[in-house]
Amino acid sequence: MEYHHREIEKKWQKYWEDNQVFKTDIDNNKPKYYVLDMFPYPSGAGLHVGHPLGYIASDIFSRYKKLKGFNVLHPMGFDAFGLPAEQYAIQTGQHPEITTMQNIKRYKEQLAKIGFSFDWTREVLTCAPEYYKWTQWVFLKMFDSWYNKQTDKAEPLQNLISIFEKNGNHEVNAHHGCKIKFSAEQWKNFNEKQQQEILLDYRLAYLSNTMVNWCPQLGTVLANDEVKDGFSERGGFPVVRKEMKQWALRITAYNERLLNDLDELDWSDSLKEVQRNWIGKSQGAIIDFNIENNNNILKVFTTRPDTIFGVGFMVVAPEHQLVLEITTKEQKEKVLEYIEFTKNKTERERQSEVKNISGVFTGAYVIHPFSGEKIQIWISEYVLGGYGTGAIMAVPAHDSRDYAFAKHFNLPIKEVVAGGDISIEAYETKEGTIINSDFINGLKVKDAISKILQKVEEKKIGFAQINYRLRDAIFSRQRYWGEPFPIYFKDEMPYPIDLDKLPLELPEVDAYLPTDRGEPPLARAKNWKYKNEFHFEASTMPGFAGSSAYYLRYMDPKNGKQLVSKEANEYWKNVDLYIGGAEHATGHLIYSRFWNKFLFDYGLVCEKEPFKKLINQGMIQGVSSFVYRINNTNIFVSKNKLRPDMEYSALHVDVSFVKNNILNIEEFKKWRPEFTNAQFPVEYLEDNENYICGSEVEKMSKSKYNVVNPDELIDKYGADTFRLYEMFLGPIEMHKPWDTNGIEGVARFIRKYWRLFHNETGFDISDEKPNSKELKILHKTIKKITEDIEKLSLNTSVSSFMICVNELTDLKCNKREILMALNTLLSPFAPYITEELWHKDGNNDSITKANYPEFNSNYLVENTFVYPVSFNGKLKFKLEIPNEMSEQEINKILIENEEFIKHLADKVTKKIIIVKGKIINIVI
RNA sequence: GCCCAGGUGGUGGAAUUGGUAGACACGCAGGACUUAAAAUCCUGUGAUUGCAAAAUCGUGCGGGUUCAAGUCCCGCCCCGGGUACCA
Repeated sequence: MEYHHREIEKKWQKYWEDNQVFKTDIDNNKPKYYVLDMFPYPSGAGLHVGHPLGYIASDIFSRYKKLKGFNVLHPMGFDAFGLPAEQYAIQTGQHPEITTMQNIKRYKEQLAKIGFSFDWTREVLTCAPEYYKWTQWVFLKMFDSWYNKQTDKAEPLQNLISIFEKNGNHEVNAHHGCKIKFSAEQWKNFNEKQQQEILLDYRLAYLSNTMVNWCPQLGTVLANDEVKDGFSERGGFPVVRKEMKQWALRITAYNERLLNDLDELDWSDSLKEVQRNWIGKSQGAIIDFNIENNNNILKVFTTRPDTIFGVGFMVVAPEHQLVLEITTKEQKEKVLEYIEFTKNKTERERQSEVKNISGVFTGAYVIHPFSGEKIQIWISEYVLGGYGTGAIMAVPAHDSRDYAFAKHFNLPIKEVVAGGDISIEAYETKEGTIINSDFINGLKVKDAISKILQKVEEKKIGFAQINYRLRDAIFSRQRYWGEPFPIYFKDEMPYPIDLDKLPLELPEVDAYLPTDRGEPPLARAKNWKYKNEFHFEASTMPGFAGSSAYYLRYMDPKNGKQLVSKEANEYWKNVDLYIGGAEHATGHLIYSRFWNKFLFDYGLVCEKEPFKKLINQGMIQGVSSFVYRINNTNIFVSKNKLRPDMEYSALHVDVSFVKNNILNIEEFKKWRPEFTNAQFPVEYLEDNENYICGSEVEKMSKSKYNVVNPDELIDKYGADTFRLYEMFLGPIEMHKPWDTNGIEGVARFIRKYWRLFHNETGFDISDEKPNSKELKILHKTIKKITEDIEKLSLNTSVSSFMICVNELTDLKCNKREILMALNTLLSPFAPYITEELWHKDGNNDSITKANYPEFNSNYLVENTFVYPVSFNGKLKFKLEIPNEMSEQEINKILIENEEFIKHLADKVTKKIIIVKGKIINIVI
């Protein structure tokens, strides 16, 4: 009897929906478990085979936990604001909401087929006003907060104002950007605007001047992504760096907590490492250098104060505020030219320029604080204005970038730490003895650092300083399709709108473009004013705004009064298992942690971290196919007939009509009008008259025609096969190219599984007691599957199921006790076929309500072990030995063994290594 | 450039974390069943040499540690992701 996936899958989809099988509520009698997938962005291309990889894994885990007796929260929703929909809106004039909703509908249809156990009653969309109300609400909360370093948490701004009124800001220990000191008296005498300006320097959501990629022709700010080599990707217009007032979130107030709390997370070490590097804590010192013939002081940040006697020159960022002032007349022209040269480069470009070393001498000098030497001041792109003090003391002997710079410009290289060979390269290691360094000679690096720190503090020319690479998060986007800021302006100062006016809805505009004056699209909105008087902020929030706290909203998605109720939050707490791409390592994952900590400070959430355990899924890449067309003709040449003298171009061809690299020529001709008359001369085909395409592994994308859509596969093979195959492809964390070829093997497994439960006429399983062989197969499988699921090694579980079914088929086992246990075990992986068999066996409820089969180790006990016997590490034969035997007994059996004597021949044993239960190795 | 991952048969991958390299599949070849096809089943399949028994080589490349290395250490090459406004 055949397995017909089409009817069976449709039937159970309907059953699950009609009976709300996946609906979840708070249940205090059961332990909770929260499984979350990273928020998908509903792209216009629909779901491709790469998307469900993580969802299938998390679904298997959710269903497994449910069988184990947990109350599992497994929601899904959409990160629905974003650039692609807006781009499409700009091109077509269609409101981005329309396309977004269409895309979401398509995604949901595709997801439904795969058989996920999502509780759709909890769905959230970031673009829905009832959702973004809470995004705006958190923003206002940040706007109304400051960071008190004393209590080490965010507090209401009102506390700070009370302190100002009492004592001014002299004793406030805050994370802030305020440059002035004032007394209580002065505070009271400031006018409202002055007070607001000061408060802005303390708020956790504040306005700041930042550099952006400005494209004058498009009248808008561009993402780095949209800029290619200094020109806009769209239109190819020049892009310049420009300073602009932008909202920012004071995430840097949390850098120490973001760093420390990583320790307790169950994330991969590499991911934690990425976050640590991103936060970039470095211990160092700020040291002042006097500038010759100038009253200014050049402050540098260095992590190696011990090398101060090795300073060869100073390097200042081209945008450093002192540059123009200190530059001498003779050098002015060159310096200005260089500033112009670096002005429009991105930071990334500037840092990557390692082969093309560039820089200019300013003509100015500093005086070395200890030796009194004159030292040249240079400017170079490799020093960034935004990090440290924007200036460094270059120690070429002990820093590779300084070394390369010194070599290039013939600047002095002075060794001050012994241990390397500075004629070849910089010696960066922090081990060695200090030399050529006056009063620190002979000290170890560590001691030299503290000695110098002590000296500079004595001389009042410096102090120890901890620096972080992490910067405050820029929170404005000059776009339409995002959350509006609940902010209006009065007298040029930002004010929050009243809380009862939330959400501030996105207004209609006549075009999704900036205004002629270069304001963001929202400035086009007609009559859009607060209290008919004050204009609103025209920027919108960035992508990460809506995705920073969505995991909380799933706990209580319909709550109109709170982001999340205390009851819901205290039950669901935080995410137990989070699955998503590693590309979010420094964006979303750090912002969410920050938002969560902010809410935690106010007691609005009960856990200080949002995601306890995290698994990064790898990307499924596409395999693109190419055809080769001789230039200026419509003649195509098969891959192996290409000759070096031919002038041809490789064109992407849709992978749907290429199989095993062989092109279906007829379908290709029908594909696009320009190929209708495509010619395939026999001499340019392979000898068997096939056309062979070239192939390459690339990112799966519409433009490369390499997108494999799950719908067709599910229609042909069924969702269970599709789910198993995605898991069977390999470890979830690894990147791999998609290849549909192997799916047959999994489809065969499903058919074979079905046959275990059926004879030619129908369902047929017996109540006969299983024998020890069958029990052993079952329990070996339960053990392996359980261990594999726990460590999310789902590819190996699929193999184990295959082995189990192969073995049971060989034994012709159709016993209920074995098969129905196996069926429950398989149900998280293949929910449809197992649900069908579960009901055929007479159960009336869903298999999701079944109990997970219990493992009994007694069935696996073995009395003997088969030892691999190797000579010098090379396997020669095997030897079965009872478990209870001692090493001496094993040794005795071994040396009397025929095979052993044969392999040893005339050689002498030097040593026999016996590792019990593992291996025997004979050294000869 | 910097940070993080990865590299094992023709292909996807496995290997209890230092202990039998290639499990499980795909593909391919041969065979059975069938009028035929599909489906199913059986056999073989890392490379080289050999009739065979077997031997040698073999986990990106070059070294090292060890009785034993895909796994640990040092150096290099290649590919992927991130690099702060794609999501």
